[in-house]
Amino acid sequence: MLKEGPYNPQDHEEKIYQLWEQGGFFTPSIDQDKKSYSIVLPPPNVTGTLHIGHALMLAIEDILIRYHRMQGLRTLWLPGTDHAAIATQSKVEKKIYKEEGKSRYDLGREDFLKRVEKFAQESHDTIVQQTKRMGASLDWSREAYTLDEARNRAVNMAFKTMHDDGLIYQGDRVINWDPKGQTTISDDEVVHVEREAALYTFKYSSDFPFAIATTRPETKLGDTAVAVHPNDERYKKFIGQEYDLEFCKEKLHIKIIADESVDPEFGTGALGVTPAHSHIDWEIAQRHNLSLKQIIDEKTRIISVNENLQGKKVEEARSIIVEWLKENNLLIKEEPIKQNVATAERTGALVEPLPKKQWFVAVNKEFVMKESKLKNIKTGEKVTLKKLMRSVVESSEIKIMPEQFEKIYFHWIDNLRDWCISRQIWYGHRVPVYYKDQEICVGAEAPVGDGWEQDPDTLDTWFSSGLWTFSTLGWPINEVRHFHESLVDLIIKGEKVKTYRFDDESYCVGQVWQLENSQTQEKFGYAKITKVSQARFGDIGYGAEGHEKYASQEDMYETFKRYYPEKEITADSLTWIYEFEYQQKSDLETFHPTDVLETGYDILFFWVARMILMTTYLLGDIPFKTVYLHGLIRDAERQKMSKSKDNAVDPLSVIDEQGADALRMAMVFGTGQGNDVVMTPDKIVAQKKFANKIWNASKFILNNLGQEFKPAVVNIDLFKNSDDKDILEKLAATVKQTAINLDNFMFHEAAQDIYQFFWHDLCDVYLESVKSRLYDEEGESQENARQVLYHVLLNSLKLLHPFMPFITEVVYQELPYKNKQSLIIEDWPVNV
RNA sequence: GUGACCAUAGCUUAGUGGUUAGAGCGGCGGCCUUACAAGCCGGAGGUCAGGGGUUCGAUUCCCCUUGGUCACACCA
Repeated sequence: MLKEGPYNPQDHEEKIYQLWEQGGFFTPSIDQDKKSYSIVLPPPNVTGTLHIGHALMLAIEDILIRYHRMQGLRTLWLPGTDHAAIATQSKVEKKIYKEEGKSRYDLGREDFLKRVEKFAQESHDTIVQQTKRMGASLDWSREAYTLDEARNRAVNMAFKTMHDDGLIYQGDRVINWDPKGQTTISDDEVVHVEREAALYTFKYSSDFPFAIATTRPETKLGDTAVAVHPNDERYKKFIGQEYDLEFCKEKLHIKIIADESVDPEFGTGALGVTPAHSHIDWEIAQRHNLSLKQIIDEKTRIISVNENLQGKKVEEARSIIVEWLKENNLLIKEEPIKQNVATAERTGALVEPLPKKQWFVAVNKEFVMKESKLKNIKTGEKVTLKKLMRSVVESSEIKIMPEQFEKIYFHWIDNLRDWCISRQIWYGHRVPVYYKDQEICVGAEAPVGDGWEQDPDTLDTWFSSGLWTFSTLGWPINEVRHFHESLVDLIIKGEKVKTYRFDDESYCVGQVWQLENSQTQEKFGYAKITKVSQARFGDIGYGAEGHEKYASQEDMYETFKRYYPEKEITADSLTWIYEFEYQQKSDLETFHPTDVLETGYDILFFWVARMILMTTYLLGDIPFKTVYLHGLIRDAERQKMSKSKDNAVDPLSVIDEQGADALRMAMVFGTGQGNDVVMTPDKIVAQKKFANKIWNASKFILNNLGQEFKPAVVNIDLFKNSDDKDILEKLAATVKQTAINLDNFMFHEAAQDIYQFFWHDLCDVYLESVKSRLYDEEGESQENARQVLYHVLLNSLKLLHPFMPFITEVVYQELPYKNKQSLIIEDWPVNV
């Protein structure tokens, strides 16, 4: 019986989620005959809590997942979280500084990382709880983290493979330096901000023939040339000349060069070239073989022989130099100018271009494609990463929606430069490179022998995110022989890498082994590590409870000491026991390529493009078939919702007050494909009312079915009454249209159709017209009305379930005859 | 600078080469009718930004103008 009174989501949502979880409905069946459907969740950053944007993502993806699950596909929605390297680190740095006044250097690498990990773990737990509140039907048994052991193996394998192919190289170049974060950042992490600046026109010295213009006089200490346009009549006669002069006590050697990139119209038409502190100047310097002189350090302090300048911050140095120019009558003009300055996306600091040795991914370098499943790329063909990225979208192997983003994607690829992947931060995947004297070794594990030191840098967070669709599905898969013996050879790509013993702690959850019969050499399946949960000391068995993912060695050791204080043991005497799950096909084979990648358009380049790069290169395959990009959430004034603007709607408080169903429905209702989503309180209230409508109508129908009601097959031809016929026709049309809309990502259309059908066609018209037959009549007319009501209600619940999973499930559980244990696994209606 | 997108009711918007352009919220009038006042019934409200073109027919396709949003590139 449905309770009297209005629908109260809080009475039901938690229980219903438990019902689904305990039923195991989120984990796809192992029925190999069924087609699969998979989505990997864009992993939220472990920087705190879920925001409204995540809620939108969860709503859309859960709609897709529930729809396809009800269609009977092997449906996997794989959850995870992102370590978000620089974002998480800087968050924790700020917190520690605020609370304890300490920097990460005060704590040291190891202690600091422990603090970050603790914070990340807490964020993770919060995020998982919040995700569940949204009703997200994610397969938690496959949960992953971008920085866990399994993902680390994938990262190292990817790095090594790319390095072996010459696609990852160490380069000495001018990079984007974030002085606040004290790290390099990639071009994509640079945000240009417009601001007022002063353009100074001046001469280096009185014996230099002409003036140059700059907004940054302090960098002129590092000038090694002056560039002019080759056709500029004013300067033609100076080209090729060299000058030795003194600028602010700094000795400069300036060569006059001609370069096409100089705009004769700007400033004086002469550009002071500072190769060490400007990307463009660095490129000019490369073309003209100019020397490089670094005059700014990592703390943005000046390096100079001039004592007045040495160690000064750049801004201070600038005013000192401007003063000096004035005093020496060298300053010709100072004018205000609008300038776009580069800032770091995460920290907001002004980016300082600096020369540095870093690791790069070469996007224009040719290599031989090893194994291609791609349409327009053949195995053995010479390609570049750029070409791969372009090819799969051009061939429509990957479809980007809305379509306009394909153009934006191509535009980005065309302007793409080599990707700087090393970072000087501590939280992240350590660059898998080891140094010893002059030797360098690239590999997943430290080379044998003493004295090797690992590169202190970590990798760009997007490097690991780029592997997400397949690193979560067990890649790389290890081949293994003699699996039943305790010694196993690990063979990767036909090469014996290592012999493992079962007590080797290198195993981790998620690792997949290919199984082979040692006699027949027949490959018969896969074993996936599902648990590293037990340890044994010598002959004493010990099972740890509650360590579902990992049991750390320290945990085991501590617990053991508590239980067996009399034993003399060390942490090293632990034996690890692993649990495996047997699979005929690996997850990778079953679920990859994934079907849809759904995310915000703001990370098209950061993430989507990188996933395409990594997957086409490493697997020779696409990561997903369709990219569906959703918009930003805006408030009633169309302002972007963000914490800093303080206009953000907290999804959790909405769920508390109005229910998850109302929130989900409000996000898709009235929002065109890929458009920004306007969230206003009244929109959510409207959907809360709709949930209540469903509640009341269901109550009415269920209360009027009568004691002996048994659902019969409902066929429209069996009904003579025009009301019956009419509602059944409308239902059939809605069923048909909903499938079309959902197949085409038209969530708003689908939602509105069902809303219209349920509220206005069913409740306002049919329910009202049928009342007299239910109350006053008997026999066929009444029975028909009951059959139609039940039929329409059941199918409406099914149609509504992807959008409003909780209330529909609550009602379904009250139906007198259930086809399935739960609505979540009901058959999607076809031809009703 | 290069490019993309948008403009529909008071607000938020959906949709379409073809009858009368839909919806939610708001507003107006009337209803406590045994599922629901978080409801029901009934009105009102639109030159589909402006102009031109293609067409038998344009809100829809093309061009221009205006206004807005965004991406990329940048001036040293």
